[in-house]
Amino acid sequence: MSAGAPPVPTDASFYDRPVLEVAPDLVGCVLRYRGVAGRIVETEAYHASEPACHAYVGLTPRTEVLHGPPGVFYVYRSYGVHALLNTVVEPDGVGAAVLVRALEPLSGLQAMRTRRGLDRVQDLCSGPGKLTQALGIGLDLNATSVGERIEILPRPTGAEEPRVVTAERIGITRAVELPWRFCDAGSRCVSRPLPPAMRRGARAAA
DNA sequence: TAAACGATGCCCT
DNA sequence: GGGCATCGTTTAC
Repeated sequence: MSAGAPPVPTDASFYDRPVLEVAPDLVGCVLRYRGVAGRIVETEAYHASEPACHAYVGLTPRTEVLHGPPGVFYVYRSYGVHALLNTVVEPDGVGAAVLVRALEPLSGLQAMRTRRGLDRVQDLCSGPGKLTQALGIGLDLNATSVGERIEILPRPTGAEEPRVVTAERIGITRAVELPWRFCDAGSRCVSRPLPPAMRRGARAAA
């Protein structure tokens, strides 16, 4: 890409950057798979240098993709039940990824409701395991490239810019102090509520 | 071969 | 707001 141009998530070079740049940049982008789409409202950064990251312990068969080139999806099973969706970032071999934690449903709502067995929009994709279920994303999509089957599209032109706030990551027991969670403060679809001070100005309506 | 541990979600109070 | 189900992956013996 040319110098000075804003990075776009349809470009492979978008992911060949520091994870702390890519993770907030993904907030507001659109994730689409088989006609079902949602706006990314929450991400988390993981890096091999800190113990909460799967790459921290080194290369295992399960984390092979995580140690590979950027711009590839790393999908793994959590708690024996849920599929969690990550995008590998940083140069080949570093072992860093962005976890997509929550979406705001945009299209294909009926398919999402059917897969989730729920009606409420704010419950469809408000969690890393929920969104993969809602979109029908399974472990078979591990190691596929961005744009190959799952697409990540730039923030729609003219759309309101997301107000990205940082917070501590969710559901981990190590390196809990790192503020590597990135949320759109204006969205009701985040996986866990933000502190009131961060929601100021948001269109509330609980 | 066996045991422990989760980047969670759901149902209960 | 808190506790528990669930089972693949990892690590230990």
